[in-house]
Amino acid sequence: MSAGEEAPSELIASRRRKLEALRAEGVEPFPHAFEGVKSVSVVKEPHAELADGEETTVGARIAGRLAARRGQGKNAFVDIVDRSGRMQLHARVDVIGEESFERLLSLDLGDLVGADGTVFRTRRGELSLRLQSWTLLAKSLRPPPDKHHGLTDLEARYRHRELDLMANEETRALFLTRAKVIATIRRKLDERGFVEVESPVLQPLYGGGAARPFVTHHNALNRDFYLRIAVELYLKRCMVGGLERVYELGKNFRNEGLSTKHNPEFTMLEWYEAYADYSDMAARCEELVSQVASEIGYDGPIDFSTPWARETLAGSIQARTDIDVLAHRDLDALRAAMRERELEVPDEQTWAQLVDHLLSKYVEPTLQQPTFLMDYPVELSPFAKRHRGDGDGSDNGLVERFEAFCGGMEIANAFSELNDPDEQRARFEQQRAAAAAGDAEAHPYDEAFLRALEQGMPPTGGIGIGIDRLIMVLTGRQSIRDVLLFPALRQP
RNA sequence: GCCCUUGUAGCUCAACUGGCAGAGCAGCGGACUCUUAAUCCGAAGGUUGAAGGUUCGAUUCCUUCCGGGGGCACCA
Repeated sequence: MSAGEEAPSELIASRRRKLEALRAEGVEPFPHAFEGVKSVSVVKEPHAELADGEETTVGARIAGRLAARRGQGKNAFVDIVDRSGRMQLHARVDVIGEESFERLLSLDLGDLVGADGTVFRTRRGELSLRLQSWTLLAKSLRPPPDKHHGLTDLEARYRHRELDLMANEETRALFLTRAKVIATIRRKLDERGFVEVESPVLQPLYGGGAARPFVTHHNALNRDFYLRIAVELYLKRCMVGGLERVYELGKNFRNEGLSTKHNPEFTMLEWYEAYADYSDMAARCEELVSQVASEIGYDGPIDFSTPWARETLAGSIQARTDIDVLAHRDLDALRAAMRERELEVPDEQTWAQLVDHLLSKYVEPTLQQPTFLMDYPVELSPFAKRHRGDGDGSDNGLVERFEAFCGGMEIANAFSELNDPDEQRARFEQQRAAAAAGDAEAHPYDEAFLRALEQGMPPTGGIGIGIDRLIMVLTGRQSIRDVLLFPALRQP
C-alpha cells in the first residue's frame, strides 16, 4: 500500500498491454469528447411500457463505465453504468462487425465507453440498447471493485471515494442528495430575500465560536492568518452595513479531535436577519429544514414537520436529572445538587461548563426528534443578547439563544444577536479573563468588530446550521465521514 | 492521549485447539448468438499491515509500531 513503489501487478500489466495494443491498432484510448450523450435514465424513461421482446427504432447515445459483461460467443451483453443508472447493451457480431466485436470483448471492466444503438426490451424483460457502434472513451488501468459485492472496506471507501462512488449506488445517491439539500437551502433563502455573501476564510483574528483554530502563514505579508472557525462576526459587519438579510454557506475549520460528529473542516450555514429575534430564527429554521426534508423525499423515523418541540435548557435538564440548574446558580451549589442525586460530578471548573456537561450527557442523546432548547446561560454565549425576561429584569443570567437538536446531536445554534457595543466589549473582557485563566477556546478580543457595532447594528436574529450533521440526519448516517466525500484521515 | 476491536489475492470472504494459506468474482487461455451474480473447461494469482519474540512449526500465541472502526477524554 505504499504510494511511491507500486507493487508489480499482473492485473495492471494486462491492462497496460491492452492499452498499447489499442494504440498499435490506431485506436485512441483517450479521445477528447463524445457529443450528444444522454443519461441512461433519460433514455429509459419513455420506454417503461415496452413489452418483452419488443424492438423500437429509437436511437440513443449513452456513455459510462463498463460494469459487467455476459455472453462471449457471437453475441454479448455488457452493462454500462452512468450517474443515473445502469443499462444493458446487446452486441451482435453480425451487426457491429468482427473487429468491433472482438475489441469490445477485449475491454476491461472499468473502461469508459460510449455507445450508439436502438432501444429494445429483451425476451427476459431487460430494457436494453441494440448496439450499432461503440467507442472507447477512456481506458481504465486499474481493476475496479468487485462487480457484485462492491467496495465494503470502510477505510478504502473513505480513502478512495472514487471507487466507492463507482461501485456503490447508495454512495452516489447520498452525495446527490447532499447536493440537493444544499441547492434547496440556497434557493429557499434566496427566495426570502437573503443575499449570499463570502467572507474571508483566512482571518487576521478568528472568532464567532469556542474552538481552537488552524494557523497558517502568508509569506508576502509575513504574517499569520487563522482559518475561520465561524463567519459570525463578518456577517454581523454586513448587517451593520445595511445588507439586512445575509447568509453564507461554506467551510469552517476547527483544530480539534475527530469523531463521528466532528471533522476538522465542515460545512456551516449562517444567516442573519435584521429586525428579527431568536424566536423568528426558530420559526425559519424549522420551516427550512422541513421543506428540505420534503424536497429530497425524506422517509425516515424523524418527523420534521413544524412546529418542532420547544423546551428551555434548564427545563430539559430538570426533566431528566431532577436538578434545577437555575436554583443552583453557582459551581458549588450545582455540584452539591448533583452529588445529592448520585450523579457523577466531573472536574468542570465553572458552573456554565457543568451545565454544558449535564446537557450533553443527559439531554442531548435523548433528543432524537427535532427539538429547540431555549435560553442559555450568558457564560456560554458571548454574542447573544440578554434575555428580555418578564420585563422585570429577572433574566436569571440567561440569554436569548437556542440550539436545535435532532438525531441526538446539535444541528443548529441561534440567538438574538447582541448589538450593544458596550456590553459586547464587557463580554470580550470576560473571555480575555478566561483565556488568561487557561481556557484555550476562549474568544479573542476583536476591536474591529466592536468598532463596527458602535456604528449601530439593527436588532438581528442569527443562526448557524451544521450542514454535514443535517445531512447525516436526513440520510440516516451515524458518522459524519459518511456524508463527506473525502473525510480527514491519518496518513496511510 | 486511554480502552476495546480489526487488518489474509485487485475486490468480497474462508482457514477448528498452533500443523502444507483456500474459495467466489475480476484477470489470463479456450467453448458458447437473449444473457443478467451468465454458464462450462483449463492454467495462474500471497512477504497473511510492518518489525521482533515464543515454538520443531505462527494467519492463529506474545510485544512494539502503522492504518481502520467503536467508545472515553477532548470537543459543539
